[in-house]
Amino acid sequence: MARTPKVVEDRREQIIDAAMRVFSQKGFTKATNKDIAREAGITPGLIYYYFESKEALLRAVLESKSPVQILASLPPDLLSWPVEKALHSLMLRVLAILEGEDFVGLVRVMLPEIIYNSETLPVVASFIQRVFTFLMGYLQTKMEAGELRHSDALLAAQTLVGAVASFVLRRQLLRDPLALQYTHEQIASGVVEMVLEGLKPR
Amino acid sequence: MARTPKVVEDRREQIIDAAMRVFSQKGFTKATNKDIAREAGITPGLIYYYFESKEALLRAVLESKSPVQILASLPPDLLSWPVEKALHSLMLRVLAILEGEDFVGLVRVMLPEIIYNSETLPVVASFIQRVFTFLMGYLQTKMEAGELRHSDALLAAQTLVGAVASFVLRRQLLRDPLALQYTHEQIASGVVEMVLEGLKPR
Amino acid sequence: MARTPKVVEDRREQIIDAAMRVFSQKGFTKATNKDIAREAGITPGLIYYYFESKEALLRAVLESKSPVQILASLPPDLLSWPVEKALHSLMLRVLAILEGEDFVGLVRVMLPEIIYNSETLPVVASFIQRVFTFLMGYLQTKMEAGELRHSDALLAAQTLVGAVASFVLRRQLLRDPLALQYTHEQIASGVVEMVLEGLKPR
Amino acid sequence: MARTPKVVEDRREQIIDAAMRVFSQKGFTKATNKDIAREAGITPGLIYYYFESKEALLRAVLESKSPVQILASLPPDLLSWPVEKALHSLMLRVLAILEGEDFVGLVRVMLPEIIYNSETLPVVASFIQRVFTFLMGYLQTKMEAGELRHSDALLAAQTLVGAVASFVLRRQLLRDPLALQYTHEQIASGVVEMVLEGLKPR
DNA sequence: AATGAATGAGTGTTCATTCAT
DNA sequence: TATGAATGAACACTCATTCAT
Repeated sequence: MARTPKVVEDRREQIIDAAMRVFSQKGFTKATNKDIAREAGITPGLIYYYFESKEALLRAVLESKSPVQILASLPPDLLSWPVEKALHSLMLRVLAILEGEDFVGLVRVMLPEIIYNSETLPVVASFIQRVFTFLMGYLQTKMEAGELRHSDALLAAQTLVGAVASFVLRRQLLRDPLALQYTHEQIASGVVEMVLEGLKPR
Repeated sequence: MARTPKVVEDRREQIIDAAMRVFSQKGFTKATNKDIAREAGITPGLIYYYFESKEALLRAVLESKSPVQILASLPPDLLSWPVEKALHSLMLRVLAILEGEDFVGLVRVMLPEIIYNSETLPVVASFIQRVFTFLMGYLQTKMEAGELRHSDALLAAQTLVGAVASFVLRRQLLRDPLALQYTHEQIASGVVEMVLEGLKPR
Repeated sequence: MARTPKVVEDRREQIIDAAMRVFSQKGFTKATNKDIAREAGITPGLIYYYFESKEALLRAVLESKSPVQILASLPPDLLSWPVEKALHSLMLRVLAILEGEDFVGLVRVMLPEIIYNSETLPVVASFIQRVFTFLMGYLQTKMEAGELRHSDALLAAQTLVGAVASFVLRRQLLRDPLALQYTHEQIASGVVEMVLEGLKPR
Repeated sequence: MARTPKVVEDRREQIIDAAMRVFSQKGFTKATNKDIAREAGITPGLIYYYFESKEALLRAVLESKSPVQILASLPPDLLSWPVEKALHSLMLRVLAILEGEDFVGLVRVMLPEIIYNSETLPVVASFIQRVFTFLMGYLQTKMEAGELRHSDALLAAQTLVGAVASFVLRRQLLRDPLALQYTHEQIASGVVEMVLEGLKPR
C-alpha cells in the first residue's frame, strides 16, 4: 500500500532510462514508442499513462539527465592551488564528466534537438555559459593576482574548454583515432601546458 | 526559349538545394519529400525522376556541398611566413570556411547523421583528419626549424583547430552570445597568441 | 461478454477470410489493403497488427485454405471395390472437392501467382503430383490383378483426372455452358465409362 | 513518304510484341509501361501515341495474338481417314498449337484476365467452344457411320481435348515433371488409344 | 496500472498518364 | 513521331496515440 507511489516513480524512471538509451542510439525521430517499450519491458500504451506524448517523454529525459551538478563537488580550496595544478585538475574533471557514459548519451540525444528544435536551445546554452563564466572568473582572479598575464580571460576560458571539448566530440562522436590515442592525463596536461607556457621558445 | 536546357539541367541542383535547406532545418528524418518538393516548387513524385530514393538525395546533397577545397587556395608561400602570421592567416581561413553559409548548413545536415548513422561517419572523420595532419606537419616543420618549442605537434594542432572549431559550433549551433561577441579577427589572433605565447608571464 | 476472447481470436481468421474473397475476385496484385480492410470491416493499419505484410497475408490465406484433406476420408475398402465403381466414386469425390467453394476460390487466388511467382509453384505442383501418383498406384494394382489392360498407368491417371479437372476449369473459370450442362454424376460416369470401355465398338 | 504508314504499323506491332512478352512474364498488373517501353526500345510516352491506355494495349495484344487460325490448315481429307489415325493427327496438331511459344505466352497473359476480368471471358469461351463443337461434330459423324460406339459425343470431345489440355497446362504452367516426361507423340497416342479402346480388357 | 487491439494520419515510393517541345 | 519531364492519385506500410477492459 505504502509502496505504490514508489513503484509509480520507479516505472517513470524506468521508462525514462529506456528512452534515454533508445534515443541516444536511434535518435528521437527514428526511435519508436515500441522500441522504448520493449527496452523498458512494458507495452507502448503504458507510456501514455506516465507521459503525455513522445515529446513530453523527451523533455522528461532531458530534465532528468541534465548535468546540473557538474560544477558542484569541486575541491573548495581549488582557488588557492597553483594555477597549473588547478587548471590541470579542472580540465581532468571536465574530461571525466564529458566522457562519462551518461553525458555522452545526453549529448547524442540533445545535439539533434539543439540543431532542429529551437526550444531546447536556451537550456543548453545557459548551462554552457555557466561553465565558461566560472572559468573566466577564475582566470581573471589569477590575472589580477599576477599569476597570469593580462589578457582576455573570457577568450582564454573558451579556448581552454573549447580545445578539451572538441577533443571529446571527436573521440565520442567521430571515434577519431587521432583524438582517441591520448589519455585524459595527456590531454589535460598537454592543453594546459600549451595554453600556459605557449609554443614559442622562452 | 534558349534557356530550356539550362532549366532542365538545373532541376537536379534545384532539388538538391531545396533538400539542403529542408534537411538542415528539420533534419533528414523529419524532412518529408513533400517538404522538399514544396521548397523546390515541384511535386514529390518528380524527386524520384532525379534520385533513386530519399537517401540517395541526401548523398547527392552531401557530395554536392562537400568542402573539398578547404585546404586548396592557400597562399603557396605560407610556409615561409613567420609562424605567428602564418597561423593567424590559417585560422582566419578556417574560420571563414567553417562559418560559411554552406558549411554551417552541411554541419546541420550531417551532425545527426554522423551520430546515428555509422555509415556517414568515415567520410567526415577522414576529412577532419586531413586538416589536422596538415597542420601537424606544419607545426612539426617549425619545431624542427627551431621557431617553435619541441612538443607534441599533433596535440598542438588539435588544440588550435579544436579551440577555433568549438567557437564556431557555439556560435552557429547554440548562438551563444559569449562566443558571438568576438570577430573572426579577435578569435584568430586571440587563440594564436595564447597558444604561441602562453598565458604565463614571461 | 463471454465472447470477447473468441472475437479477438477470430480477428485473424476474419481478415484471412476477407482477403480470400478479395484476392479471388481482384487478384493478389490488384487487391489493395484498403479493399481487404473494407471487406473485413476494419482499418488497413490493423492488418499489420496480425500480419507482417500483404505477402504474409497471402501465405496465411493459402495455408489456411489448403486442401490437405483431399485424399483423406476415402472409404477404406475402396481398393476392393469393382474398378468401375471405385473410379466412379473417386471421380465424384474429386469433382466435389474441386468444385467446392473454398477450392475454387483458392484456384482463383493461386493461378496467377503460380504463373508469375515461381516461389508458389512447388507447393502446388507437389500437391497435384500426390493425387496423380496415388491414382497411378491404384491403376497399377488393378492392372497387375488383371482387372485392367496393361498400359501406362501414369498416363492413364493423368488422362482421367485431367479430363475431369479440365471440366472443372471450364465450368468454374470460363462458365462454359458446354461444360456446365452436365451434372457431377454425368461427368464422372461418362469419363469413367469412356476410359474403361473405350469409344470403339466391342 | 509512302513508307510512313508502314512504319507506323510496324511500331504498333513492335509495341504489341514487347507488351506480349512483358505481360506474359510479369502479369498485366505488375508490368509497367516503362517495362514495355524498355522491351520495345522506345519511351513510355510513345505508347500513348498508339494506344489509348495500358488496358487498350492489353486488348490489342489479345486481339493480335488470338489463335483464330487453329482449325484452319487441317488436312481437308481428314474426315475420310480411319478414326484412330485422324484423332491422333488432330491431337498432335492441338498439342503443337497449345505448346507453341505464342500460345503459351497468350495463356499466361489471358488466364489472370479471364479470372479477374469478366469482360475478357466471352472471347475466350467462344473460341474454346468452337474447338469442342468441331470435334463433337466429327465424333458424331463417326458414331452415325458406325465407326464409333454411340455415346455422348460432346462429353467425349471434352474428355479428349480436356485430357490433352490439362497435360499442356501442367507442363507449361506448373512444369510438372510427371507431365513433362512424355513426348507429344506419347501423349497423343496414349490418350487416343485409351479413349478409343478403353482400359478394360477386351 | 497495464494491456492489446484499434485507429488514422502520414510516409516514401510507384506509375499510368499528359504534354510542351 | 518521339521524347523527357512532370503530375497526381494511389499504394503498402508505419507509428503515435487512444481506449475498453
